[in-house]
Amino acid sequence: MPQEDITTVAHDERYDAQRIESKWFERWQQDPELYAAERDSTKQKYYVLEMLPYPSGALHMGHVRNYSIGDALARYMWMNGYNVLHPMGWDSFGLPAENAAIANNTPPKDWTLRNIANMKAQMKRLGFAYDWSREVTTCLPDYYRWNQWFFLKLYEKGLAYRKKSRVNWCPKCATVLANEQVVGGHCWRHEDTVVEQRELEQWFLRITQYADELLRDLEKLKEWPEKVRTMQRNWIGRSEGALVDFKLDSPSGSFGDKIQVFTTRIDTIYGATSLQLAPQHPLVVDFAAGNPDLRAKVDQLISEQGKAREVGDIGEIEKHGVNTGRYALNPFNNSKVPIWVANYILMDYGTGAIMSVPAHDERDFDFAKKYKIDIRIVILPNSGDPEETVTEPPLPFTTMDGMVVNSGPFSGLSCEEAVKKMSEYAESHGFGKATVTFRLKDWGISRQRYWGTPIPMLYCENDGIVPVPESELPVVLPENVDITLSGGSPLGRVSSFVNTMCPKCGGPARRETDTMDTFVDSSWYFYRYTDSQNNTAPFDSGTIDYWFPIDQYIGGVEHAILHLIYSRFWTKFMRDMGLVKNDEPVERLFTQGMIIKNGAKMSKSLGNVVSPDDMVERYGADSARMYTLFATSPESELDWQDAGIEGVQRFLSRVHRFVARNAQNASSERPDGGTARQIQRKLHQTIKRVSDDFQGRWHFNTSVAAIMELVNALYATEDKETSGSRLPADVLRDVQRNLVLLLAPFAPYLAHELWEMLGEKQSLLRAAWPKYDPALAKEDEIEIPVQVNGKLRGRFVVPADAEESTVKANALADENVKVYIAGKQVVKIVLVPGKLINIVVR
RNA sequence: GCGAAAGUGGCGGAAUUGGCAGACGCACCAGACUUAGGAUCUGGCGGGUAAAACCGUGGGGGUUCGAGUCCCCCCUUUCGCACCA
Repeated sequence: MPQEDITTVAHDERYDAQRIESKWFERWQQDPELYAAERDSTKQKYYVLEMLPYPSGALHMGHVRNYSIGDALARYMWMNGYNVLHPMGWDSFGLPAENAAIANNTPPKDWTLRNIANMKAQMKRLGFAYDWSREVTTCLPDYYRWNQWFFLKLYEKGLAYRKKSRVNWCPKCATVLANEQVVGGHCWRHEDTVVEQRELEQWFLRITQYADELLRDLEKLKEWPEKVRTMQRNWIGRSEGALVDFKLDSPSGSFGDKIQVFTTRIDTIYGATSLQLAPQHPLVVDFAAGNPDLRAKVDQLISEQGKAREVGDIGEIEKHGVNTGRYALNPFNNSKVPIWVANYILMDYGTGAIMSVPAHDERDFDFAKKYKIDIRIVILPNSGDPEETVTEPPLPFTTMDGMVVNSGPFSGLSCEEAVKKMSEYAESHGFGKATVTFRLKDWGISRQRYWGTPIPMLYCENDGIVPVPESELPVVLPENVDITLSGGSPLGRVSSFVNTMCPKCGGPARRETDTMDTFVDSSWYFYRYTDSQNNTAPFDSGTIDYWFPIDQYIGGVEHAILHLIYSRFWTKFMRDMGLVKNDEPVERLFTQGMIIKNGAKMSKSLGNVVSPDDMVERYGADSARMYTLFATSPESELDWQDAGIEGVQRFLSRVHRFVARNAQNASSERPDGGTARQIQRKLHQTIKRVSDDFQGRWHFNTSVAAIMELVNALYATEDKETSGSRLPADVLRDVQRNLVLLLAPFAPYLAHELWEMLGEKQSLLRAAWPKYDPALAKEDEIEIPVQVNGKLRGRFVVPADAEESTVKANALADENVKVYIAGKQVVKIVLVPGKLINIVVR
């Protein structure tokens, strides 16, 4: 039957992604080494890392995009002869496993390991070349025992401590959240849930000890996105100022006789006409103790603050306050100022108390106007001319570029001088000092949850808090635990876990039942990859010296603060322990854009979720991967369009067809030298464009576009009758080979298939990246456009190596022109390749 | 409100240093091959015109022989921060 003939012929040329991909998938399964190029520590190293996923059940397109970038880079670096480390793992502790456990009555461990198995299979199917021998799974004891080990070291160094404090509590998660996990007053996981404040005993890590260095070293991270550095800078929130004590008019019971305020503008202190306290301030609690009316008003302020957090994005709430009827003394001039409580004062910044200077602070100004509090001007604009001195500046006048007035002995100083002198004065008189405060708070890591690393601490009646001895690690998370989302940590109900013996006195002791924040796991996992089987240490320090810092880290910008600040802290702490030498974990950071569809985030409720499995099944892994790189540049948001991935698939099938058609019939019927030269030029221009993108801008969309142009040019060499290329055999062979190499980082399955089809014997993974030859890329002739008075009037076509020419362009014949270059009249024109010649008529 | 990034055809996006705006792809149109085409190949495709001219990179100014690109003002969008004293 003729139909059979057609299909037989078509079979070779038709791009059957499923057939090709399953063939190579099977081969790679059988030889895992094919996933990872040979390791050779004499070569220069390159550590490319993608953020490890939470095993939620299945990959989403964001993962595919992230890993497609990393995998392309890893393959490119391999082909360029580097010793590449490209690992993958699982951030596998966390609340969703507990929720799933409750919903499906499955132990969190089973659920998690099943998800890992599924997602790992998806990754393999997508053809990502990870070195699976280094896989890290954070929920397994051989990993989390080192969390515990680090915790003990932190505790030894005084960097882990326990204190009772007001903490953020998410009622949905039924656990504490770190400050970093509260977004606009809401839980980072539950955008609709308002975070509550609770008093709890918690374990904290003293990240603030590194606040200064974390800030300072941001300067070193030149290869990080500026956006991320700014976010971290703001988050750390360093501000220089002074602490000043105001004496209370009468000592207040438990609180003492003075109140400390923090200010960045001590130079304005003579203008302080009230003190403002946060509603939660202990002195307010004191004042309100015998004053139910005040208590009620203060409670009202607290609730207003809560609402402000709830509203979140609406902005500042209206300022309210209440006068306590008490007074304090300004230590500089002994003036008596009323003490107020105000809803715009935050307890968790500075001292929770401020001096209010209405004339020179916008917020204080608003407040003072509302409550008719005195406004006292102590700074004037610094005109430099005493005659022109303004005595009534527009209020509030907040600039630092001014002169201090009405301020006793400090009058006449510039603001800057006054800040310095007044701080010194306060310090020498014992009522204040210059200081630095940070917005960054210590990292609360206790979680009242089951599925996390047990905190290796014990509570003994005799010895108090006792660390679990190192030799007894890991403290293994018990299985078969009854999980509920209320009533405290599920571990607290496992008596065989809780009850133990004190290693100091041998008496009964209780284990800590809280587990660690999962951000602990991800703070150092990338070190573990270098030595993932080590069971005597978290890793070998010598191996770290070779691999670190990470050359390229790739992930979502949503981790700009949390994960990336904790990781930096962890590295600095390990450095101070002598475990690592690097100050920073990551040399270059890349944050890829989100994937959206129809203008919205993909979500089940919107029904616009694109599933990687579905895409692989319909178009193949190569098409799915390549589309995520081609649709837009990696840092931009990507609006998913199925028509776009179809286009990529069409392109891959064009590549396949061209190579399949021309792989065998190497002897061309009509060799054509000129076409060959053009194709070689195009090839080498393409090699340059793709290589440049890898080394610089990472605009893989333009890399792919360049390869498409090359393929279009190859199609133009085909004979219309026979569909065979008219290129000479050697050129055809060379260009096909290089085309496959260029394709390898983006579409590895097809590249392997075609590589084999071309009869190449060496593994594609070990093949060298095409070498760019500028001589071959160079144009023989160049066009130089000529412009007259800003209008394009003609062009010269000259040999590429020409240096001089004369004006002959026909378009210019009838112009009565003088010729200028760079503003000078010239007779002869010097040609600069790529530059336009300008002719000005004067 | 503060800070940052961005604004280019019907759409996603190119234009790395100021030098032919719209590469590449999608969609669309036409042709070829076909019993057929949701396959493939070839061509077209910013507006405008019979063809030119001319007009076009959010708006308005400016610098320059020349501006999507540099400078100033404004508008819009997105992101981050948001009473941090």
